[in-house]
Amino acid sequence: MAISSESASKSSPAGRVTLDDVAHLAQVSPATVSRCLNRPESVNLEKRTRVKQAIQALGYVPHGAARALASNQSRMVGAVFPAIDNTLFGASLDAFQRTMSDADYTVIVASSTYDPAREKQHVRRMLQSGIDALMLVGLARDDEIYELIRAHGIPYVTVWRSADHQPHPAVGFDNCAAAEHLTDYLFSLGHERIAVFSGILADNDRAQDRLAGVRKSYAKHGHKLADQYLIERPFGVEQGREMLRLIMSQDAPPTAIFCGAEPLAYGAIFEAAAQNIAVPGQVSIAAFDDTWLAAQISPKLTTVRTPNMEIGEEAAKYLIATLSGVQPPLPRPLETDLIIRESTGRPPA
Amino acid sequence: MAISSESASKSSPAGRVTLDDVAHLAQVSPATVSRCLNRPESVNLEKRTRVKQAIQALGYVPHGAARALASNQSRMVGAVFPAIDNTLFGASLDAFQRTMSDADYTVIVASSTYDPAREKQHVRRMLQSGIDALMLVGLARDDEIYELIRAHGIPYVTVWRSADHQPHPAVGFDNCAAAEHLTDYLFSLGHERIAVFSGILADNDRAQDRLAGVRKSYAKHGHKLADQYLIERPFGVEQGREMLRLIMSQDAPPTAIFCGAEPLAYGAIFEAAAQNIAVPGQVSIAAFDDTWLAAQISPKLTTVRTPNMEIGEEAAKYLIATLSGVQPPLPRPLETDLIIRESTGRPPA
DNA sequence: TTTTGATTTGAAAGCGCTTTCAAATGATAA
DNA sequence: TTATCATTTGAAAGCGCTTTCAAATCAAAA
Repeated sequence: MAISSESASKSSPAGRVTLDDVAHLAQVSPATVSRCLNRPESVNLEKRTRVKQAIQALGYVPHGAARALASNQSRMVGAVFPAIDNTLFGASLDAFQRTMSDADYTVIVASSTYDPAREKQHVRRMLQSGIDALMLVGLARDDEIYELIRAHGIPYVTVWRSADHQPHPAVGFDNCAAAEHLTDYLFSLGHERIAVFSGILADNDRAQDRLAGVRKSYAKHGHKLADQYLIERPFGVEQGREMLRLIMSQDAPPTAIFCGAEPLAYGAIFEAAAQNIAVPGQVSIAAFDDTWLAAQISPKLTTVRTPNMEIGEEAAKYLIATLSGVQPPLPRPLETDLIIRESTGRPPA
Repeated sequence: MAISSESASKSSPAGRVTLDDVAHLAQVSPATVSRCLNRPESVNLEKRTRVKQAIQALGYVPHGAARALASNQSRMVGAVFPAIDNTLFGASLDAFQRTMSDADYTVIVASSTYDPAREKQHVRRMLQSGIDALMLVGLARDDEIYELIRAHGIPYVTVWRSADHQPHPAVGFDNCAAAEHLTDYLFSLGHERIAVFSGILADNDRAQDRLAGVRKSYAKHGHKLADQYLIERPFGVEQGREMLRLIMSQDAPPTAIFCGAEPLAYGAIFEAAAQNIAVPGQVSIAAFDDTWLAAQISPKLTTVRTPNMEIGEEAAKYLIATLSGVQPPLPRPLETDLIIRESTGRPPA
């Protein structure tokens, strides 16, 4: 029969400090406190300061779930990336998060590991969590996901791929054109046997776009990408090394390699060094992304600079604008730059 | 005077599908539907299936905020990292997120950019969002933050640093011992002039620990770290390059360099190559983290492997266990490994 | 058959806020 | 001074769920 001190007096309850407590202390109604939180300018200055002080004094922290329930918005936004453990998406996520944070939004993040099923699952969970908006990488996915999102009536944006005639708002760049441009450059150097190191193409529209760009350039120059010049592996340095071994041991090895992502190129360069294959003397190597390593490695990597941070930031801005009632113009495709460094040159004679 | 179709009939409301709708369709009470969601085994099989079908049929998605409000738990956890755009923390975040996701938790993430004020702000916001648990990097921070967290009564865990006699649960490793060990190794090679490239020490207890470890080793060998051998810069490759330039142009340049983080080491190695300084011939370089590049770069980097993914995973597991009522043992310090590669050797004669 | 205890169920009371609505107040014009 | 309108305020009704509590049901024991 221990005596519990549970039943605290009404005037100073033991548990959480509520908005009502603040109202009490400040001698105003709960409604007024709420207004101070949401539209301070609509409250008389004197009361506003009283409330502010009461909040300070009590160390009041608003209850997010209660606010979300009552107001039907959570100030949380979701972002699902294929991966978050690399510089590429990391930079984007970082910018996205920072921009959102500055606008007083909190971000929920998840990585799909390039698996559509996981992505759908994450979207589901985020929707349940009550996110106000959502960011997704790429456009190609089950329509069911888009319907789910629409059913919840929240704005969303896809990134990393621009979409001229697409049904979905997109912040990104033209992967196909950029890839075509890079391949054109390789052709202009005199290469005709250009191999492609690609990430897994299934469920990755960015990778597909890039491959399409290469093909377009090939066609333009009256050639065709030979099957044995296309290798597909998960993104990774080791995979890049393996691909180089594979491709260079062919009967007619390529004189240039187009890498769909930078880790593949690093692997290729490292492996080339290990095998004493001169880059670009014997084989040129070019890639996508312009990560910090590109300009440091030897030979310095020729690569397409993609606007990773800008994507995160612009996507966030677009969502924020939409959420605040402005209907922002669909973001224009972002710029990419072909940065020519040392890893590409004329084909061997 | 347009006729609005707003006032929908009760039986099929226009808006959101609620638990009550499901209850109606399944011919049970809302309470039963709720039980199906939370403790299905407590509901008669027949009704349970009826409810399940109704949920399917209506495409019902529970309202997270409402659940959170009523049940006082949100199934969301927070994680604040100093940065999320690099492989190091990225790997940790990824593992954390995956583990949490498997336990049906959603993760809110933010990066403090090594700024205590931002960190506090993020913690505040997350607490408001109603997180059930929190992960923080390192132990050293304003007590106010810890009090805030305690006031909310949620479990938390600090990471990246083990804490024997610390007042806070920690998942990490002994930075000091690992650094001491690495420095010992350098001494054992015959080095006596060992410089330290450190990240900014203020507000970074991991960096401080590592420096302490170096000092300990110095002392043990009867020497003392000279002031001009300690350089402090933000983490980054460019900074590493700059530091190398600085340190090697001194009157008595060091014969070995201890880098508190890998980007610094990469910068040093790249710059050494640019300046024709032999590594390890003229100067040995060693670092912390064992990121994917360490084994690829030339010379291959001698480095301390830190358990980045394990940290994320273990931290998540600890939190999950705590949340489910189990009081898990405080995690033991994780292991680090000194991985000796090519960038270290005997000092020049 | 009745009794007992365990299991399953529903009614109803919130969780902590926002927001509508009408009342009160203040400022301005008549 | 009174009438008019804009501004500030508070009372109260939810938001969509969980959870307590007591009633109903069921199975087993008497």
